[in-house]
Amino acid sequence: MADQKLLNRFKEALKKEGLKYTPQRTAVLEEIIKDKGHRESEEIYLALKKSGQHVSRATIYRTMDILVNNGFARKMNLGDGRARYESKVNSPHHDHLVCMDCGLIVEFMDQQIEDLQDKIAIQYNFQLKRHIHQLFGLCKKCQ
Amino acid sequence: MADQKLLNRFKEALKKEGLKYTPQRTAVLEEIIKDKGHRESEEIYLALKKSGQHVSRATIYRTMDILVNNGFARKMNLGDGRARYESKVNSPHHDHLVCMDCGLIVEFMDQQIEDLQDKIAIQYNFQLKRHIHQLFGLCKKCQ
DNA sequence: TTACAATTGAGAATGATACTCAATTATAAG
DNA sequence: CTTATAATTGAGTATCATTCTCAATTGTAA
Repeated sequence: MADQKLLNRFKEALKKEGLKYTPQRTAVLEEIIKDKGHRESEEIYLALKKSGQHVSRATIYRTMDILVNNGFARKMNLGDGRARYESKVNSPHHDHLVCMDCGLIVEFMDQQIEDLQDKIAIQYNFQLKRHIHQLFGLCKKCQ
Repeated sequence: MADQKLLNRFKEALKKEGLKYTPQRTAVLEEIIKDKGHRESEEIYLALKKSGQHVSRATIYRTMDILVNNGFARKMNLGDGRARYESKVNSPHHDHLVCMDCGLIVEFMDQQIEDLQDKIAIQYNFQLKRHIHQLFGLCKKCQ
């Protein structure tokens, strides 16, 4: 279960936006942080259902938006038409390697690339907000 | 209009896959290479319509798949649910800076980043096939 | 405890893209 | 230049993830 500190942080974030602290929202937050994976909405829905909590699909989507906008989760798109979500709690910044065959997702982080990105943004007069960096290929097992 | 060399290359690619060389497919190819932009399917459809060619939406999608699979075009996804297509003919590899406000797309290419990507793939035992690298922010005018 | 705005769930709506199928057409062989 | 045939096309329909709608329910601040 999420620690009290995190729940308070969540409560604060909700209050700041005039949103209510509901059992459904808390359930989604707890489900997101308990798993280290990159899951799609339906998987989160089913995981909650399995654990006995009923939270509707609509509420999952609505809550994920809140979590993403407040830094509790990250939304990613792998080009297959379904969004994936991952916890951002206790998880430093990283990008992804994706196996095109088995779907394996590996996280990586390279400070040199991060720095080069900043340099490029400056060069083109862009004020950088975020980036997407995904490397697609075949993992060791699938080659 | 596309030069003969390119049309022959296209013809070859179609033949290689047992596909026919049709006026609609040629029209889509010519429309893609005449424009340097990053357009969505509907824009290509309307551009063709405007130029007097009627090619159905279904055929645009089907032809874009062929063009992408044969290296004549590249498909990109900016996270807004609509695919964008750009010509790959006479266009060296590059990635994109995207303005979150006005939608401006700027191309960039950094050999150091390319090399670092290869290094990361090796490090994680991935055989790299392609990558997506998009920097989102505000362009000079939108800051 | 009350009052009320926010939330929820179920199902309908949306929108990009893929599919279906009858009519048409490119192409290879004769 | 025909013919035969498999591929293609267009129009509309289907699909699927996500968003919206709205009546019933529920936090929350006083």
